[in-house]
Amino acid sequence: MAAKAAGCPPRQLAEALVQRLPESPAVAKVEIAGPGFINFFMTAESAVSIAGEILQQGEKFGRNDDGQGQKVQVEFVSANPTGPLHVGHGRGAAIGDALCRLLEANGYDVTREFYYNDAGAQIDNLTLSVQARAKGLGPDDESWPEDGYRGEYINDVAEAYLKGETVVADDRGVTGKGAPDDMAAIREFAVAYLRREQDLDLKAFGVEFDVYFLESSLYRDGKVEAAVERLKENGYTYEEGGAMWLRTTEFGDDKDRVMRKQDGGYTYFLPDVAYHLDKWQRGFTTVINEQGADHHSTVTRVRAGLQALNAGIPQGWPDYVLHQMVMVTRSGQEVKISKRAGSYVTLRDLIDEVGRDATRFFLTARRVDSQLTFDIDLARSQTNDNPVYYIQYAHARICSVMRKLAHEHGIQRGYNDVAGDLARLTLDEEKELANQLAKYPELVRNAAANREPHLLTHYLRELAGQFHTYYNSHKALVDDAALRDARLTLYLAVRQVIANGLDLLGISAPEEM
RNA sequence: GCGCCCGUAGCUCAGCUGGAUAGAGCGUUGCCCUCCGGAGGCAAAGGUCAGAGGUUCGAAUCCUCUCGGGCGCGCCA
Repeated sequence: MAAKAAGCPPRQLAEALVQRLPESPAVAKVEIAGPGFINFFMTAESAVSIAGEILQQGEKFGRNDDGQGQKVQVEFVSANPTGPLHVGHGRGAAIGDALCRLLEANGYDVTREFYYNDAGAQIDNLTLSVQARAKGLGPDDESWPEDGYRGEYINDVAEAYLKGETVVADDRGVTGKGAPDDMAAIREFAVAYLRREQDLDLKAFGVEFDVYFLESSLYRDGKVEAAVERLKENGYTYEEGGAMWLRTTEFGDDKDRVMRKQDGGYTYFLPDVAYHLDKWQRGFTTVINEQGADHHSTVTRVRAGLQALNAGIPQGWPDYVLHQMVMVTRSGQEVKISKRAGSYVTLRDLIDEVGRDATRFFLTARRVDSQLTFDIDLARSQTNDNPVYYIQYAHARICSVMRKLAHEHGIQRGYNDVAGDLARLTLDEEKELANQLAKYPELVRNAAANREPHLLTHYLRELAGQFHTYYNSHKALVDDAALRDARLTLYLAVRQVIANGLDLLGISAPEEM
Protein backbone atom coordinates (compact mmCIF):
# COMPACT_ATOMS: atom_id res chain seq x y z
CA MET A 1 0.00 0.00 0.00
CA ALA A 2 2.80 2.37 0.94
CA ALA A 3 4.58 1.52 -2.27
CA LYS A 4 2.26 3.66 -4.34
CA ALA A 5 2.77 6.68 -2.10
CA ALA A 6 6.51 6.18 -1.96
CA GLY A 7 6.74 5.78 -5.70
CA CYS A 8 8.99 2.75 -5.68
CA PRO A 9 8.47 -1.05 -5.97
CA PRO A 10 7.17 -2.79 -2.79
CA ARG A 11 10.23 -5.01 -2.50
CA GLN A 12 12.63 -2.06 -2.57
CA LEU A 13 10.55 -0.16 -0.04
CA ALA A 14 10.56 -3.16 2.28
CA GLU A 15 14.34 -3.33 2.15
CA ALA A 16 14.61 0.35 3.00
CA LEU A 17 12.24 -0.12 5.96
CA VAL A 18 14.07 -3.12 7.34
CA GLN A 19 17.35 -1.17 7.26
CA ARG A 20 15.88 1.39 9.65
CA LEU A 21 14.25 -1.00 12.13
CA PRO A 22 15.43 -0.77 15.73
CA GLU A 23 16.60 -3.88 17.58
CA SER A 24 14.09 -5.51 19.91
CA PRO A 25 14.52 -8.35 22.38
CA ALA A 26 11.16 -9.79 21.32
CA VAL A 27 12.18 -10.12 17.67
CA ALA A 28 14.46 -12.97 16.71
CA LYS A 29 14.94 -12.02 13.06
CA VAL A 30 13.40 -10.06 10.21
CA GLU A 31 13.09 -11.27 6.62
CA ILE A 32 11.69 -9.92 3.41
CA ALA A 33 9.64 -12.34 1.35
CA GLY A 34 7.61 -12.49 -1.83
CA PRO A 35 6.63 -9.20 -3.45
CA GLY A 36 7.57 -7.14 -0.38
CA PHE A 37 6.37 -8.72 2.82
CA ILE A 38 8.33 -8.07 5.95
CA ASN A 39 8.29 -11.04 8.28
CA PHE A 40 9.06 -10.57 11.95
CA PHE A 41 10.11 -13.73 13.74
CA MET A 42 9.24 -13.45 17.38
CA THR A 43 11.33 -15.21 19.97
CA ALA A 44 9.59 -18.17 21.56
CA GLU A 45 9.74 -16.48 24.91
CA SER A 46 7.80 -13.38 23.87
CA ALA A 47 5.12 -15.45 22.12
CA VAL A 48 4.61 -17.78 25.02
CA SER A 49 4.35 -15.05 27.64
CA ILE A 50 0.72 -14.62 26.59
CA ALA A 51 -0.14 -17.72 28.61
CA GLY A 52 0.73 -15.94 31.85
CA GLU A 53 -1.32 -12.91 30.88
CA ILE A 54 -4.32 -15.06 30.10
CA LEU A 55 -4.29 -16.74 33.49
CA GLN A 56 -3.96 -13.40 35.24
CA GLN A 57 -6.91 -11.94 33.35
CA GLY A 58 -8.98 -15.11 33.57
CA GLU A 59 -12.57 -14.62 32.41
CA LYS A 60 -11.72 -11.06 31.40
CA PHE A 61 -9.16 -12.15 28.82
CA GLY A 62 -10.38 -11.07 25.39
CA ARG A 63 -12.83 -8.54 26.73
CA ASN A 64 -12.26 -4.83 26.12
CA ASP A 65 -13.87 -1.47 26.76
CA ASP A 66 -14.15 -0.23 23.19
CA GLY A 67 -17.88 0.30 23.54
CA GLN A 68 -17.41 2.53 26.59
CA GLY A 69 -20.81 1.63 27.93
CA GLN A 70 -22.65 2.88 24.86
CA LYS A 71 -26.24 1.68 24.71
CA VAL A 72 -26.99 -0.90 22.03
CA GLN A 73 -30.25 -2.66 21.45
CA VAL A 74 -30.49 -5.99 19.72
CA GLU A 75 -33.93 -7.12 18.67
CA PHE A 76 -34.15 -10.78 17.76
CA VAL A 77 -36.45 -13.78 17.47
CA SER A 78 -39.60 -11.58 17.55
CA ALA A 79 -41.74 -14.50 16.46
CA ASN A 80 -45.46 -14.07 16.06
CA PRO A 81 -47.38 -15.71 18.88
CA THR A 82 -49.17 -17.93 16.39
CA GLY A 83 -47.16 -21.12 16.82
CA PRO A 84 -44.16 -22.73 18.45
CA LEU A 85 -40.65 -21.59 17.58
CA HIS A 86 -39.03 -23.50 14.74
CA VAL A 87 -35.39 -23.93 13.67
CA GLY A 88 -35.39 -20.63 11.83
CA HIS A 89 -36.26 -18.83 15.05
CA GLY A 90 -33.59 -20.95 16.70
CA ARG A 91 -30.97 -19.64 14.32
CA GLY A 92 -32.11 -16.12 15.09
CA ALA A 93 -31.99 -16.81 18.82
CA ALA A 94 -28.52 -18.36 18.71
CA ILE A 95 -27.05 -15.63 16.50
CA GLY A 96 -28.81 -12.80 18.30
CA ASP A 97 -27.75 -13.94 21.73
CA ALA A 98 -24.16 -14.56 20.61
CA LEU A 99 -24.07 -11.06 19.12
CA CYS A 100 -25.29 -9.62 22.41
CA ARG A 101 -22.62 -11.50 24.33
CA LEU A 102 -19.97 -10.34 21.87
CA LEU A 103 -21.07 -6.73 22.14
CA GLU A 104 -21.02 -6.98 25.92
CA ALA A 105 -17.51 -8.39 25.72
CA ASN A 106 -16.59 -5.26 23.78
CA GLY A 107 -17.88 -2.97 26.49
CA TYR A 108 -21.34 -2.14 25.17
CA ASP A 109 -24.43 -1.86 27.32
CA VAL A 110 -26.74 -4.27 25.55
CA THR A 111 -30.52 -4.54 25.74
CA ARG A 112 -32.08 -7.73 24.39
CA GLU A 113 -35.53 -7.10 23.03
CA PHE A 114 -38.33 -9.27 21.69
CA TYR A 115 -41.15 -7.68 19.70
CA TYR A 116 -44.49 -9.41 19.95
CA ASN A 117 -46.87 -8.95 17.03
CA ASP A 118 -49.89 -9.47 19.20
CA ALA A 119 -52.16 -7.26 17.11
CA GLY A 120 -53.17 -7.39 13.48
CA ALA A 121 -54.57 -9.87 11.02
CA GLN A 122 -52.56 -12.95 11.93
CA ILE A 123 -53.90 -12.85 15.46
CA ASP A 124 -57.46 -12.67 14.12
CA ASN A 125 -56.58 -15.67 12.03
CA LEU A 126 -55.21 -17.49 15.06
CA THR A 127 -58.39 -16.74 16.99
CA LEU A 128 -60.54 -18.12 14.18
CA SER A 129 -58.38 -21.23 13.93
CA VAL A 130 -58.61 -21.99 17.64
CA GLN A 131 -62.34 -21.36 17.58
CA ALA A 132 -62.76 -23.76 14.69
CA ARG A 133 -60.86 -26.45 16.61
CA ALA A 134 -62.93 -25.71 19.70
CA LYS A 135 -66.03 -26.40 17.63
CA GLY A 136 -64.60 -29.74 16.60
CA LEU A 137 -63.56 -28.77 13.09
CA GLY A 138 -60.38 -29.96 11.39
CA PRO A 139 -58.28 -28.32 8.67
CA ASP A 140 -59.93 -30.45 6.00
CA ASP A 141 -63.48 -29.50 6.89
CA GLU A 142 -65.27 -27.26 4.47
CA SER A 143 -66.00 -24.52 6.98
CA TRP A 144 -62.38 -24.36 8.20
CA PRO A 145 -61.15 -20.72 8.08
CA GLU A 146 -59.57 -19.92 4.75
CA ASP A 147 -56.01 -19.22 5.86
CA GLY A 148 -56.36 -20.96 9.20
CA TYR A 149 -53.36 -22.41 10.99
CA ARG A 150 -53.54 -26.14 10.43
CA GLY A 151 -50.98 -27.41 12.91
CA GLU A 152 -51.88 -29.85 15.67
CA TYR A 153 -50.80 -27.36 18.30
CA ILE A 154 -53.92 -25.31 17.52
CA ASN A 155 -55.92 -28.25 18.77
CA ASP A 156 -53.92 -28.27 22.00
CA VAL A 157 -54.74 -24.61 22.51
CA ALA A 158 -58.43 -25.24 21.85
CA GLU A 159 -58.56 -28.17 24.27
CA ALA A 160 -56.88 -26.19 27.01
CA TYR A 161 -59.29 -23.35 26.43
CA LEU A 162 -62.30 -25.64 26.61
CA LYS A 163 -61.04 -27.32 29.76
CA GLY A 164 -60.60 -23.95 31.43
CA GLU A 165 -56.88 -24.31 32.01
CA THR A 166 -54.87 -21.36 33.26
CA VAL A 167 -51.68 -20.34 31.48
CA VAL A 168 -49.17 -17.92 32.90
CA ALA A 169 -47.26 -15.68 30.52
CA ASP A 170 -45.66 -12.34 31.17
CA ASP A 171 -46.44 -12.73 34.89
CA ARG A 172 -50.12 -12.76 34.14
CA GLY A 173 -52.50 -15.71 34.32
CA VAL A 174 -55.15 -16.23 31.69
CA THR A 175 -57.87 -18.80 32.22
CA GLY A 176 -59.78 -20.37 29.34
CA LYS A 177 -63.44 -19.52 29.49
CA GLY A 178 -64.53 -22.56 27.55
CA ALA A 179 -67.07 -20.65 25.47
CA PRO A 180 -66.44 -21.26 21.73
CA ASP A 181 -68.22 -18.07 20.69
CA ASP A 182 -66.39 -15.63 22.92
CA MET A 183 -63.85 -14.36 20.41
CA ALA A 184 -62.19 -11.91 22.77
CA ALA A 185 -61.66 -14.63 25.37
CA ILE A 186 -60.27 -17.09 22.81
CA ARG A 187 -57.93 -14.46 21.47
CA GLU A 188 -56.55 -13.56 24.86
CA PHE A 189 -56.15 -17.19 25.86
CA ALA A 190 -54.54 -18.30 22.59
CA VAL A 191 -51.97 -15.50 22.61
CA ALA A 192 -51.07 -16.20 26.23
CA TYR A 193 -50.86 -19.94 25.59
CA LEU A 194 -48.53 -19.67 22.61
CA ARG A 195 -46.48 -17.01 24.26
CA ARG A 196 -45.91 -19.28 27.23
CA GLU A 197 -44.83 -22.03 24.84
CA GLN A 198 -42.28 -19.71 23.25
CA ASP A 199 -41.03 -18.62 26.64
CA LEU A 200 -40.43 -22.24 27.57
CA ASP A 201 -38.60 -22.84 24.30
CA LEU A 202 -36.33 -19.86 24.85
CA LYS A 203 -35.70 -20.84 28.42
CA ALA A 204 -34.66 -24.32 27.31
CA PHE A 205 -32.30 -22.60 24.89
CA GLY A 206 -30.83 -20.38 27.57
CA VAL A 207 -31.87 -17.15 25.90
CA GLU A 208 -33.34 -14.37 28.00
CA PHE A 209 -34.69 -10.99 27.01
CA ASP A 210 -34.62 -7.73 28.91
CA VAL A 211 -37.65 -6.26 27.19
CA TYR A 212 -40.74 -7.85 25.65
CA PHE A 213 -42.31 -5.14 23.56
CA LEU A 214 -45.95 -5.67 22.64
CA GLU A 215 -47.24 -4.35 19.35
CA SER A 216 -50.59 -3.79 21.01
CA SER A 217 -48.99 -1.27 23.35
CA LEU A 218 -48.19 0.97 20.39
CA TYR A 219 -51.91 1.28 19.70
CA ARG A 220 -52.81 1.55 23.36
CA ASP A 221 -50.32 4.36 23.97
CA GLY A 222 -51.29 6.30 20.84
CA LYS A 223 -47.88 5.86 19.27
CA VAL A 224 -49.28 4.59 16.01
CA GLU A 225 -51.61 7.56 15.70
CA ALA A 226 -48.79 9.94 16.58
CA ALA A 227 -46.63 8.47 13.85
CA VAL A 228 -49.47 8.81 11.33
CA GLU A 229 -49.96 12.46 12.25
CA ARG A 230 -46.30 13.17 11.91
CA LEU A 231 -46.09 11.53 8.49
CA LYS A 232 -49.15 13.50 7.36
CA GLU A 233 -47.72 16.78 8.62
CA ASN A 234 -44.52 16.12 6.75
CA GLY A 235 -46.52 15.76 3.55
CA TYR A 236 -45.44 12.27 2.63
CA THR A 237 -48.92 10.70 2.63
CA TYR A 238 -51.77 10.60 0.15
CA GLU A 239 -55.13 8.88 -0.23
CA GLU A 240 -55.83 6.58 -3.13
CA GLY A 241 -58.40 3.88 -3.65
CA GLY A 242 -59.75 4.37 -0.15
CA ALA A 243 -56.36 3.67 1.43
CA MET A 244 -53.68 5.93 2.83
CA TRP A 245 -50.24 5.60 1.26
CA LEU A 246 -46.76 6.69 2.25
CA ARG A 247 -44.34 7.97 -0.37
CA THR A 248 -41.55 5.59 0.51
CA THR A 249 -40.30 5.96 -3.08
CA GLU A 250 -38.92 9.33 -1.99
CA PHE A 251 -36.50 7.36 0.16
CA GLY A 252 -35.35 4.67 -2.22
CA ASP A 253 -38.22 2.17 -2.10
CA ASP A 254 -39.37 0.80 -5.45
CA LYS A 255 -43.02 1.56 -4.80
CA ASP A 256 -45.13 3.46 -2.30
CA ARG A 257 -46.62 1.51 0.58
CA VAL A 258 -50.09 1.34 2.03
CA MET A 259 -50.16 2.43 5.65
CA ARG A 260 -53.88 2.39 6.29
CA LYS A 261 -56.05 -0.14 4.56
CA GLN A 262 -59.48 0.42 3.02
CA ASP A 263 -61.07 -1.15 6.05
CA GLY A 264 -59.41 1.44 8.28
CA GLY A 265 -56.88 -0.93 9.86
CA TYR A 266 -53.16 -0.33 9.64
CA THR A 267 -50.75 -2.61 7.83
CA TYR A 268 -47.88 -4.08 9.85
CA PHE A 269 -45.68 -1.43 8.33
CA LEU A 270 -46.97 1.50 10.36
CA PRO A 271 -46.60 -0.01 13.83
CA ASP A 272 -43.11 -1.06 12.71
CA VAL A 273 -42.23 2.55 12.00
CA ALA A 274 -43.81 3.70 15.27
CA TYR A 275 -41.90 0.96 17.10
CA HIS A 276 -38.57 2.02 15.66
CA LEU A 277 -39.23 5.66 16.42
CA ASP A 278 -39.79 4.53 19.98
CA LYS A 279 -36.45 2.70 19.97
CA TRP A 280 -34.75 5.84 18.75
CA GLN A 281 -36.45 7.93 21.41
CA ARG A 282 -35.30 5.48 24.05
CA GLY A 283 -31.76 6.58 23.21
CA PHE A 284 -30.42 3.65 21.23
CA THR A 285 -28.07 5.17 18.70
CA THR A 286 -27.15 1.64 17.67
CA VAL A 287 -29.97 -0.81 17.03
CA ILE A 288 -29.43 -4.19 15.44
CA ASN A 289 -32.42 -6.11 14.13
CA GLU A 290 -31.70 -9.79 13.73
CA GLN A 291 -34.28 -11.40 11.44
CA GLY A 292 -34.77 -14.10 8.87
CA ALA A 293 -33.84 -13.13 5.32
CA ASP A 294 -37.41 -13.72 4.25
CA HIS A 295 -38.15 -10.35 5.86
CA HIS A 296 -35.49 -8.48 3.94
CA SER A 297 -38.00 -6.34 2.12
CA THR A 298 -38.91 -4.57 5.35
CA VAL A 299 -35.43 -3.07 5.64
CA THR A 300 -35.89 -0.42 2.97
CA ARG A 301 -39.45 0.22 4.05
CA VAL A 302 -38.79 0.76 7.72
CA ARG A 303 -35.81 2.99 7.02
CA ALA A 304 -37.86 4.98 4.51
CA GLY A 305 -40.69 5.38 6.99
CA LEU A 306 -38.25 6.63 9.61
CA GLN A 307 -36.78 9.17 7.21
CA ALA A 308 -40.26 10.45 6.42
CA LEU A 309 -40.74 11.23 10.10
CA ASN A 310 -38.01 13.91 9.94
CA ALA A 311 -36.93 12.91 13.41
CA GLY A 312 -33.21 13.31 12.87
CA ILE A 313 -32.67 9.58 12.46
CA PRO A 314 -29.61 8.72 10.32
CA GLN A 315 -30.30 7.23 6.90
CA GLY A 316 -28.87 3.76 7.44
CA TRP A 317 -30.49 3.32 10.85
CA PRO A 318 -31.19 0.72 12.17
CA ASP A 319 -28.66 -2.03 11.36
CA TYR A 320 -29.95 -5.36 10.14
CA VAL A 321 -28.47 -8.82 10.46
CA LEU A 322 -30.48 -11.11 8.21
CA HIS A 323 -29.85 -14.81 8.47
CA GLN A 324 -30.60 -17.12 5.58
CA MET A 325 -32.92 -20.09 5.79
CA VAL A 326 -32.26 -23.31 7.67
CA MET A 327 -32.82 -26.78 6.28
CA VAL A 328 -32.95 -29.74 8.63
CA THR A 329 -31.80 -33.19 7.56
CA ARG A 330 -32.07 -36.56 9.24
CA SER A 331 -30.55 -39.71 7.73
CA GLY A 332 -29.68 -37.65 4.69
CA GLN A 333 -33.32 -36.71 4.11
CA GLU A 334 -34.71 -33.20 4.36
CA VAL A 335 -37.21 -32.78 7.18
CA LYS A 336 -39.89 -30.43 5.97
CA ILE A 337 -40.77 -27.51 8.17
CA SER A 338 -44.27 -26.47 7.45
CA LYS A 339 -46.40 -24.53 9.86
CA ARG A 340 -49.46 -25.46 7.88
CA ALA A 341 -48.92 -29.20 7.75
CA GLY A 342 -48.37 -31.38 10.75
CA SER A 343 -44.68 -32.26 10.39
CA TYR A 344 -42.94 -29.48 12.15
CA VAL A 345 -39.43 -29.29 13.56
CA THR A 346 -39.72 -27.10 16.60
CA LEU A 347 -36.79 -25.58 18.39
CA ARG A 348 -37.69 -27.59 21.46
CA ASP A 349 -37.65 -30.85 19.50
CA LEU A 350 -34.13 -30.03 18.42
CA ILE A 351 -32.95 -29.11 21.90
CA ASP A 352 -34.49 -32.28 23.31
CA GLU A 353 -32.89 -34.41 20.67
CA VAL A 354 -29.38 -32.98 20.26
CA GLY A 355 -28.97 -30.81 23.35
CA ARG A 356 -28.68 -27.11 23.89
CA ASP A 357 -24.93 -26.82 23.32
CA ALA A 358 -24.87 -28.61 19.99
CA THR A 359 -27.98 -26.77 18.79
CA ARG A 360 -26.49 -23.40 19.59
CA PHE A 361 -23.16 -24.30 18.06
CA PHE A 362 -24.51 -25.59 14.78
CA LEU A 363 -26.91 -22.68 14.37
CA THR A 364 -24.10 -20.13 14.72
CA ALA A 365 -21.34 -22.02 12.95
CA ARG A 366 -22.09 -20.64 9.49
CA ARG A 367 -21.97 -17.13 8.10
CA VAL A 368 -25.38 -15.56 8.59
CA ASP A 369 -25.82 -14.85 4.90
CA SER A 370 -25.35 -18.37 3.70
CA GLN A 371 -28.00 -21.02 3.98
CA LEU A 372 -27.55 -23.58 6.69
CA THR A 373 -28.12 -27.29 6.71
CA PHE A 374 -28.70 -28.63 10.18
CA ASP A 375 -27.68 -32.28 10.18
CA ILE A 376 -29.40 -33.87 13.16
CA ASP A 377 -27.31 -37.03 12.97
CA LEU A 378 -24.05 -35.08 13.01
CA ALA A 379 -25.19 -32.82 15.84
CA ARG A 380 -26.13 -35.88 17.88
CA SER A 381 -22.97 -37.82 17.25
CA GLN A 382 -20.39 -37.90 19.99
CA THR A 383 -17.35 -38.43 17.82
CA ASN A 384 -14.64 -36.29 16.37
CA ASP A 385 -16.85 -35.42 13.40
CA ASN A 386 -18.76 -33.28 15.81
CA PRO A 387 -16.94 -30.00 16.45
CA VAL A 388 -18.88 -29.20 19.62
CA TYR A 389 -17.67 -32.32 21.37
CA TYR A 390 -14.21 -31.88 19.95
CA ILE A 391 -13.91 -28.41 21.49
CA GLN A 392 -15.55 -29.34 24.77
CA TYR A 393 -13.35 -32.42 24.94
CA ALA A 394 -10.21 -30.28 24.77
CA HIS A 395 -11.50 -28.38 27.77
CA ALA A 396 -12.42 -31.52 29.68
CA ARG A 397 -9.10 -33.11 28.84
CA ILE A 398 -7.16 -30.25 30.42
CA CYS A 399 -9.33 -30.47 33.51
CA SER A 400 -8.62 -34.19 33.58
CA VAL A 401 -4.87 -33.62 33.54
CA MET A 402 -5.27 -31.19 36.42
CA ARG A 403 -7.21 -33.81 38.36
CA LYS A 404 -4.45 -36.28 37.71
CA LEU A 405 -1.88 -33.76 38.92
CA ALA A 406 -3.81 -33.42 42.16
CA HIS A 407 -4.59 -37.09 42.76
CA GLU A 408 -1.46 -38.84 41.57
CA HIS A 409 1.16 -36.17 42.16
CA GLY A 410 -0.51 -34.59 45.16
CA ILE A 411 -0.11 -31.10 43.72
CA GLN A 412 -3.02 -28.73 44.10
CA ARG A 413 -2.94 -26.02 41.50
CA GLY A 414 -5.66 -23.46 40.81
CA TYR A 415 -6.80 -22.95 37.22
CA ASN A 416 -5.44 -19.42 37.30
CA ASP A 417 -2.10 -20.02 38.97
CA VAL A 418 0.87 -19.07 36.84
CA ALA A 419 3.78 -21.39 37.50
CA GLY A 420 6.87 -22.87 35.93
CA ASP A 421 9.46 -21.31 33.67
CA LEU A 422 7.72 -20.19 30.48
CA ALA A 423 11.09 -19.77 28.79
CA ARG A 424 11.21 -23.58 28.71
CA LEU A 425 8.36 -23.63 26.18
CA THR A 426 10.49 -23.67 23.06
CA LEU A 427 8.73 -26.22 20.87
CA ASP A 428 7.09 -25.15 17.62
CA GLU A 429 3.77 -26.51 18.82
CA GLU A 430 4.01 -24.39 21.93
CA LYS A 431 4.82 -21.26 20.00
CA GLU A 432 1.99 -21.83 17.56
CA LEU A 433 -0.45 -22.55 20.33
CA ALA A 434 0.60 -19.32 22.04
CA ASN A 435 0.16 -17.40 18.79
CA GLN A 436 -3.32 -18.79 18.36
CA LEU A 437 -4.19 -17.76 21.91
CA ALA A 438 -2.86 -14.27 21.26
CA LYS A 439 -5.26 -13.86 18.34
CA TYR A 440 -8.31 -14.21 20.57
CA PRO A 441 -8.77 -10.56 21.69
CA GLU A 442 -8.71 -9.30 18.12
CA LEU A 443 -11.13 -12.00 17.12
CA VAL A 444 -13.60 -10.81 19.75
CA ARG A 445 -13.34 -7.32 18.28
CA ASN A 446 -13.79 -8.44 14.70
CA ALA A 447 -16.66 -10.79 15.39
CA ALA A 448 -18.59 -8.02 17.13
CA ALA A 449 -17.73 -5.23 14.70
CA ASN A 450 -18.65 -7.30 11.66
CA ARG A 451 -21.53 -9.05 13.38
CA GLU A 452 -20.04 -12.43 12.59
CA PRO A 453 -20.36 -14.79 15.54
CA HIS A 454 -19.41 -17.75 13.34
CA LEU A 455 -15.80 -16.57 13.54
CA LEU A 456 -15.78 -17.78 17.13
CA THR A 457 -16.82 -21.31 16.23
CA HIS A 458 -14.07 -21.58 13.65
CA TYR A 459 -11.47 -20.15 15.94
CA LEU A 460 -12.33 -22.54 18.74
CA ARG A 461 -12.26 -25.55 16.43
CA GLU A 462 -8.80 -24.55 15.32
CA LEU A 463 -7.56 -23.91 18.84
CA ALA A 464 -8.91 -27.25 20.06
CA GLY A 465 -7.23 -28.99 17.12
CA GLN A 466 -3.87 -27.41 17.88
CA PHE A 467 -4.19 -28.37 21.49
CA HIS A 468 -5.01 -32.02 20.73
CA THR A 469 -1.98 -32.17 18.43
CA TYR A 470 0.28 -30.76 21.13
CA TYR A 471 -1.22 -32.97 23.81
CA ASN A 472 -0.57 -36.05 21.76
CA SER A 473 3.01 -35.33 20.90
CA HIS A 474 4.31 -34.06 24.23
CA LYS A 475 3.38 -34.97 27.77
CA ALA A 476 2.81 -32.28 30.30
CA LEU A 477 3.17 -34.38 33.43
CA VAL A 478 6.93 -34.82 33.18
CA ASP A 479 9.38 -35.16 36.06
CA ASP A 480 11.06 -31.83 35.38
CA ALA A 481 8.87 -29.61 37.59
CA ALA A 482 9.74 -26.30 35.95
CA LEU A 483 8.90 -27.65 32.51
CA ARG A 484 5.80 -29.47 33.75
CA ASP A 485 4.42 -26.35 35.39
CA ALA A 486 5.17 -24.23 32.35
CA ARG A 487 3.35 -26.65 30.07
CA LEU A 488 0.42 -26.75 32.43
CA THR A 489 0.37 -22.94 32.36
CA LEU A 490 -0.05 -23.18 28.61
CA TYR A 491 -2.73 -25.87 29.05
CA LEU A 492 -4.62 -23.69 31.49
CA ALA A 493 -4.39 -20.72 29.16
CA VAL A 494 -5.94 -22.86 26.42
CA ARG A 495 -8.63 -23.97 28.85
CA GLN A 496 -9.40 -20.38 29.79
CA VAL A 497 -9.71 -19.19 26.20
CA ILE A 498 -11.91 -22.14 25.25
CA ALA A 499 -14.13 -21.42 28.24
CA ASN A 500 -14.29 -17.71 27.41
CA GLY A 501 -15.05 -18.36 23.76
CA LEU A 502 -17.73 -20.95 24.44
CA ASP A 503 -19.32 -18.57 26.91
CA LEU A 504 -19.70 -15.97 24.18
CA LEU A 505 -21.65 -18.57 22.23
CA GLY A 506 -23.76 -19.53 25.21
CA ILE A 507 -22.23 -23.00 25.26
CA SER A 508 -21.04 -24.81 28.37
CA ALA A 509 -17.43 -25.80 29.02
CA PRO A 510 -17.69 -29.08 30.95
CA GLU A 511 -14.89 -30.27 33.25
CA GLU A 512 -15.64 -33.87 32.39
CA MET A 513 -17.78 -35.50 29.74
C1' G B 1 -39.70 -9.70 -14.82
C1' C B 2 -37.57 -6.78 -10.48
C1' G B 3 -34.86 -6.82 -5.64
C1' C B 4 -31.68 -9.26 -1.71
C1' C B 5 -28.34 -13.45 -0.52
C1' C B 6 -25.31 -17.57 -2.03
C1' G B 7 -22.20 -20.63 -5.85
C1' U B 8 -14.41 -22.35 -3.12
C1' A B 9 -11.74 -30.17 -2.81
C1' G B 10 -16.49 -36.09 -3.54
C1' C B 11 -19.56 -33.76 0.91
C1' U B 12 -20.18 -29.62 4.74
C1' C B 13 -17.80 -25.09 4.97
C1' A B 14 -13.62 -21.13 6.30
C1' G B 15 -10.91 -17.38 3.72
C1' C B 16 -13.97 -12.00 0.79
C1' U B 17 -12.17 -3.78 4.39
C1' G B 18 -7.14 -7.13 -2.58
C1' G B 19 -1.23 -9.40 -1.34
C1' A B 20 3.12 -14.85 -0.37
C1' U B 21 2.37 -22.05 -2.46
C1' A B 22 -6.36 -20.98 -1.67
C1' G B 23 -7.29 -23.67 4.13
C1' A B 24 -10.19 -27.02 7.71
C1' G B 25 -13.45 -31.05 9.02
C1' C B 26 -15.92 -35.27 7.07
C1' G B 27 -15.29 -39.04 3.44
C1' U B 28 -11.25 -42.03 0.81
C1' U B 29 -6.26 -44.47 1.26
C1' G B 30 -2.12 -45.83 4.50
C1' C B 31 -0.31 -45.62 9.48
C1' C B 32 -0.03 -44.90 15.38
C1' C B 33 -2.82 -47.93 21.44
C1' U B 34 2.55 -51.26 27.88
C1' C B 35 2.07 -43.68 26.44
C1' C B 36 -1.53 -37.27 31.18
C1' G B 37 -9.09 -39.79 28.71
C1' G B 38 -8.60 -43.45 21.07
C1' A B 39 -14.73 -38.72 22.44
C1' G B 40 -7.43 -38.80 20.16
C1' G B 41 -3.04 -38.34 16.71
C1' C B 42 0.20 -38.70 11.94
C1' A B 43 0.48 -38.91 6.56
C1' A B 44 -1.25 -39.06 1.38
C1' A B 45 -4.47 -38.25 -2.64
C1' G B 46 -8.09 -34.54 -3.89
C1' G B 47 -9.14 -27.38 -6.52
C1' U B 48 -9.92 -24.04 -14.28
C1' C B 49 -12.16 -20.51 -6.23
C1' A B 50 -19.64 -21.41 -11.35
C1' G B 51 -18.29 -18.88 -16.33
C1' A B 52 -16.69 -14.50 -19.18
C1' G B 53 -14.91 -9.64 -19.27
C1' G B 54 -12.83 -5.33 -16.49
C1' U B 55 -9.90 -2.37 -12.54
C1' U B 56 -4.80 -3.32 -10.38
C1' C B 57 2.19 -4.20 -9.88
C1' G B 58 -1.17 -8.09 -7.75
C1' A B 59 -8.18 -10.60 -7.70
C1' A B 60 -11.38 -16.33 -4.50
C1' U B 61 -11.65 -11.17 -2.56
C1' C B 62 -13.54 -4.99 -5.99
C1' C B 63 -16.83 -3.72 -10.71
C1' U B 64 -20.04 -5.49 -15.03
C1' C B 65 -22.55 -9.30 -17.49
C1' U B 66 -24.06 -14.57 -18.02
C1' C B 67 -25.45 -19.22 -15.86
C1' G B 68 -27.09 -22.08 -11.46
C1' G B 69 -29.65 -22.27 -6.30
C1' G B 70 -32.48 -19.89 -2.13
C1' C B 71 -35.65 -15.95 -0.44
C1' G B 72 -38.84 -11.82 -1.26
C1' C B 73 -42.00 -8.95 -4.59
C1' G B 74 -50.14 -8.66 -0.44
C1' C B 75 -54.51 -3.06 1.54
C1' C B 76 -50.22 -10.84 5.46
C1' A B 77 -46.25 -10.18 9.29
